[in-house]
Amino acid sequence: MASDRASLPKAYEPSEVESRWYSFWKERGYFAAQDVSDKPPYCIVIPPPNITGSLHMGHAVFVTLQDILIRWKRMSGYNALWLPGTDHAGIATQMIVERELVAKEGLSRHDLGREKFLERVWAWKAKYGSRITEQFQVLGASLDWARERFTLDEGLSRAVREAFVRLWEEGLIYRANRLINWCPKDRTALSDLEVDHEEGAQGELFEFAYPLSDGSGEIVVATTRPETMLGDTAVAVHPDDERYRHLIGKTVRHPFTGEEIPIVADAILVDPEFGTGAVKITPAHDFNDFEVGKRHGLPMKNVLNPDGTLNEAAGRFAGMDRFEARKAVKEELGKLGLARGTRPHVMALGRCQRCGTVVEPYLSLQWFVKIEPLARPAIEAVERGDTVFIPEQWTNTYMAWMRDIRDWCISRQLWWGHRIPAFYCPDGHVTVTRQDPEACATCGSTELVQDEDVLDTWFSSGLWPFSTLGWPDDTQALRTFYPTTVLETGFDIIFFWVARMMMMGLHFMGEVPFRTVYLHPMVRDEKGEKMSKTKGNVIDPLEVTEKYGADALRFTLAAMTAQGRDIKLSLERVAGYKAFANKIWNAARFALLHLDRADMKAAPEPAKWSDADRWIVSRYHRAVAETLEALEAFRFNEATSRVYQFIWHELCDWYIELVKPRLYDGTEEEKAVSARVLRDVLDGSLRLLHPFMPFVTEEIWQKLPRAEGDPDSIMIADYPRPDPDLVEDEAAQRFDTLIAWVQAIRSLRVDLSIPEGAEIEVFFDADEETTAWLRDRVFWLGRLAKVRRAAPRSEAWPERSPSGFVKGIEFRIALEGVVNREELVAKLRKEEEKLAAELSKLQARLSNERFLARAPAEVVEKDRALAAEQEGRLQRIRENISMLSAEG
RNA sequence: GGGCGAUUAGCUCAGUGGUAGAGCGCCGUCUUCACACGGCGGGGGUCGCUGGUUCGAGUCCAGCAUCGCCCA
Repeated sequence: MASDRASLPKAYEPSEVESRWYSFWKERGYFAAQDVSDKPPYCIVIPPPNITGSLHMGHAVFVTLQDILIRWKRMSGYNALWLPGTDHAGIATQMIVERELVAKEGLSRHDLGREKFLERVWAWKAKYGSRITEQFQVLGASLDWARERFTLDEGLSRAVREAFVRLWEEGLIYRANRLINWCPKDRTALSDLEVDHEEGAQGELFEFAYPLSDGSGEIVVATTRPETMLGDTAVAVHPDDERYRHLIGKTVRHPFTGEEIPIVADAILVDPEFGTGAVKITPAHDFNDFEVGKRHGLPMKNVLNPDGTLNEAAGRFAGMDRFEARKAVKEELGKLGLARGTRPHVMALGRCQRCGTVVEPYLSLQWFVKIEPLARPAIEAVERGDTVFIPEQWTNTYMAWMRDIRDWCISRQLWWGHRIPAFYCPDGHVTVTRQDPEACATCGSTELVQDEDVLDTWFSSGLWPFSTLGWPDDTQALRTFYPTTVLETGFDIIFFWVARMMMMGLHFMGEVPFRTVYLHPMVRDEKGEKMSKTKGNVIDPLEVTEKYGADALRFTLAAMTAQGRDIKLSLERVAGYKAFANKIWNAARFALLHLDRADMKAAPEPAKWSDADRWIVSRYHRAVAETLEALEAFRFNEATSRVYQFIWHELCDWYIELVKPRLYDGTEEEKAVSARVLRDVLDGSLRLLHPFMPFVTEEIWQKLPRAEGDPDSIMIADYPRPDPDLVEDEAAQRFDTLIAWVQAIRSLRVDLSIPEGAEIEVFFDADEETTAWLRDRVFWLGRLAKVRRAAPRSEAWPERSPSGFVKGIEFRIALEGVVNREELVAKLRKEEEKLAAELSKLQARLSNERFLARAPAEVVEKDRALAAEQEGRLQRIRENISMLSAEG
């Protein structure tokens, strides 16, 4: 009822409204996609957040962008599936539960044992694992919750096992003793990607001498890790280095073990310019040295324990932590008179991505995926354009990495994760099967032990786009939604995740996992710095939501998502978009005062529309067309700015003012027609805005009079479609001229210091047709610019009043008020100067024969017309200046 | 060392070879009954630098400077 509508609160309160609608949508099943449908499929799988996570701005960005796409497509008639889920996050989760265990019960995971510990992790997951998905709901995420998956649930575990077994059977998974990155704190292997390289770390280069075994001298080497000399099995020099050539083939004596170590020549590793030109070789603890060791058949001497202490091979240093040992080795070498000094050295330091511990290259038996056969099809698919990256420059990043990819270490020495389905008999035979085997496949032994390790979390994430849809079963969901339509994620996980899904998807499904990869920018604080807890510059999305509303946060993030740049989030922007929500709220409040007059049974004939009605309908269709164009191209910032511009500056600033006279003073029929147009445009605006601001649009939409066949929620209503004929409507374009007149008159009024309320007379130097048209619209000019009389120059022409111009037509205002002539003259002089400069540029161009000859005719014509107009204006401005400067 | 990106108004940023734009902030003015989370009007830019291509360059090309990211 109208009285209810009229009593809407004056200011929009997001917190009160937003809490209501999510459950309304969810309970009514509006988020659900259909496995079988006549509608075309549209599918996005969510980048599964870690169960340990809580909502941060990075999540807020992807939730916002993906929800915009999904809501838009759902409203546009697609069978839109947005599939939710979470990731078990091996190391992160295990660390959290371990830490809690120590803090609360003083127990380590080893005290509990594997089985009991895993029970604790599952209990933790049950308690906290859904926190983040609940937080997504605050943002309005229209995820199909019935399909929610978890990387360690039964179905996905089966998918992981199937994938592992198949790759093993195809010879693409193997087990080998190799140097890998090892985190001594987490005591697990890491993939190359899980190591962060700290640039410019301050270290020191320590030099020491190896005495030659024959006592004929010494050779000095340099190292940043002196403790590794305990594992040295050679010294390398460059074969062409005159200083050392005579030593090649000789041996040095290890000062602590007494072992004889060869001096080898290696042109690949050794740079004679660096350090002393002689390099100690530790094949078991350095990636480069490992290669040297292979080239020269050197022994691999491991001197480390998994926890980073030195093992018995280190002799008297055994049991020391690696950093203690570093000091001790230096001291001992000093005592032996072999130390040759230290100097500062800047180096890159590898740190564990999870815990920040300095990683060690460590020789151990691990599982690997042979990656080249998987990478090749993934490269070719992108070359063919089966999958497209947006923004496209990420294609290069992807390609560069894929072409230089190395085998992937997939085993982790953790408990929380998918256990490697490999079983060993006492003879060391390996059996890899889909079901736990009864007996060894090689010797039939029944004494089988399963591999202790689990798989890299990213192994299961790599299967995500199809494992979540039911693979390895041939499900209807898989047939309908694979390949998925869009993958939307952050560029920081192109390698970790996107590349691996490409490889796994192509390998197991024979088809790319997604058609488009849209990579969003990183969110930073307003100074452009990365948000981090230690810096204390983190902006919590939930706090922002509470204060400004989820709609405002979403709109801000979308508006700042421009291609190729970071998002610098500023709360001022969020406040600005909260004001926008308030603006449309108040436009609706106004509309609802009148909408009970709208005839909802039949839409009025366009012939009955007023000029203003026609104008706003045209502008609306243009806004729809341009918003759609932006969305199609993933230009979220353009889409938001187009919607914002239409609603605020066209609908609110102009149309609502234009429609008031009719709604207040029109005939009954006029009221009915314009009320209906207002309703329809508001309804369309809300639908256009809905994917960006789901809550406020639903709240308002529910209060609008319904049209025939409207559904129960805006989120399942039809998305607006543009009508090209209305976009180019001629009558609407003429109305633009009226708006230009209003603006010009208002501006001149201010220049002339005419008091706000004073009514004025305006005279036009226009042809008859234009004059007649303007006279017919004196009503509008009166309403919007306080014009009492609009008349042609022939009736009156105020001689001592300056001119204004609209589309080359001059007009003057009869001067009544007090005018500050000096100010006006100064202003006019400035304008004269600007105009003269522009004109002379134009004239120079127009007198350039090459311009006339080579530029397109329409450009030349446009410039000519412009020059003519500017000449006229300039002349009049000059007249005005002299007139105002004259006595009088 | 290799690669990618950025440099446009006070701030944050759009900009698709043809007269430089937005939001915020700033200045002036107005509480008339949708909205002061507001209306109306306004000021503000040698588009990082130097060359080149072009009738025409913020836009394309080369070099330089500064900042950032990725890889080694």
